[in-house]
Amino acid sequence: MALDEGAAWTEHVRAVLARAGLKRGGARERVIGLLATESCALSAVEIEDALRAEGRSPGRASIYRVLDLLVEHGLVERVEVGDGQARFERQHPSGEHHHHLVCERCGRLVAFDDPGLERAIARLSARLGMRVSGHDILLHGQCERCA
Amino acid sequence: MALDEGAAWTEHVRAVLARAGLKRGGARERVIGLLATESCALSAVEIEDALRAEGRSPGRASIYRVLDLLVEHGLVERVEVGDGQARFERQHPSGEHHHHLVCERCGRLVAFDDPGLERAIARLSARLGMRVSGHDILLHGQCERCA
DNA sequence: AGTCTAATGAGATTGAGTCTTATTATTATC
DNA sequence: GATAATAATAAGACTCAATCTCATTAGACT
Repeated sequence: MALDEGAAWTEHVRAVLARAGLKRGGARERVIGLLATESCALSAVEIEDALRAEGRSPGRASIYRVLDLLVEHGLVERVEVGDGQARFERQHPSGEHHHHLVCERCGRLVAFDDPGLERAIARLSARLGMRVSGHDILLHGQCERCA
Repeated sequence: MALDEGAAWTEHVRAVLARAGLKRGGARERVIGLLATESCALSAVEIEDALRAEGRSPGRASIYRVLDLLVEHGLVERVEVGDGQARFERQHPSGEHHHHLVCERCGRLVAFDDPGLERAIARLSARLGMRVSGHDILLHGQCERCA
């Protein structure tokens, strides 16, 4: 269930940040709370709007600061779709990650994962002889609804 | 040689645009001429600066217009590294493409291609059952110089 | 040459994201 | 529970790539 996942994630986030010796704060709690309920990628602007709709939006700077912090600690993944704004999405504590397809028609983001792709990248890293620490993969195409 | 490649590409670009029934223009010629000499990805701002250094920079709007046009016709590839500005790079007429690794230290872009990766994506597309028309792959790591 | 239309230039405008600085809240310590 | 040290926040000015507008210029065809 999304609710349980969100709750588990929230707990994990609190634990990681506490372990890092950080204090708590209202803006952070609100951003974390929102990300916990939404499993799809939100942009900073969407986060600001959503929180303002609740009548309690933190300053813009705080939102970006919180998001940067969460990304640094591997708690949130930054997803760039090429539309000029970054989006942010909860990341599983397990470290397992997924990628996205952007629908060329409706713009929807569809998540997927693929062990074969991960293997191909691992082999590629070895072949290149460069230290590869991460990868972003974005597919373009049509989602089930639009196809 | 880069020079020959650039010349061949320029010729190809002219042919494609002429076939599309487009007129020629100074701004376009200058942007194409610059991209022909540079094989690595240039941002619009870098293009503007480079052309201004020659004392003949087109207006900013023209540069973006030309780049959009070239991307639409598959003559130039848009590369997004996540630093908030798009970069543009000649694309081979053959259609074969490559991907990039961004060095986390020096920011350099290193190009590579990998048939295994392409195969993995083809298999993935089939498995997903969605129409996949393209993909962007970006690796993060350290280039040979920095490693 | 004349006409139609694409191409261009200059600058205003947008909008995501960053920076600055004063203020507030949290945690540890006494 | 008061205090001190410092992290967190708010508000808004600011940056800068990218877009938009619209008047002007210049290709290509007759």
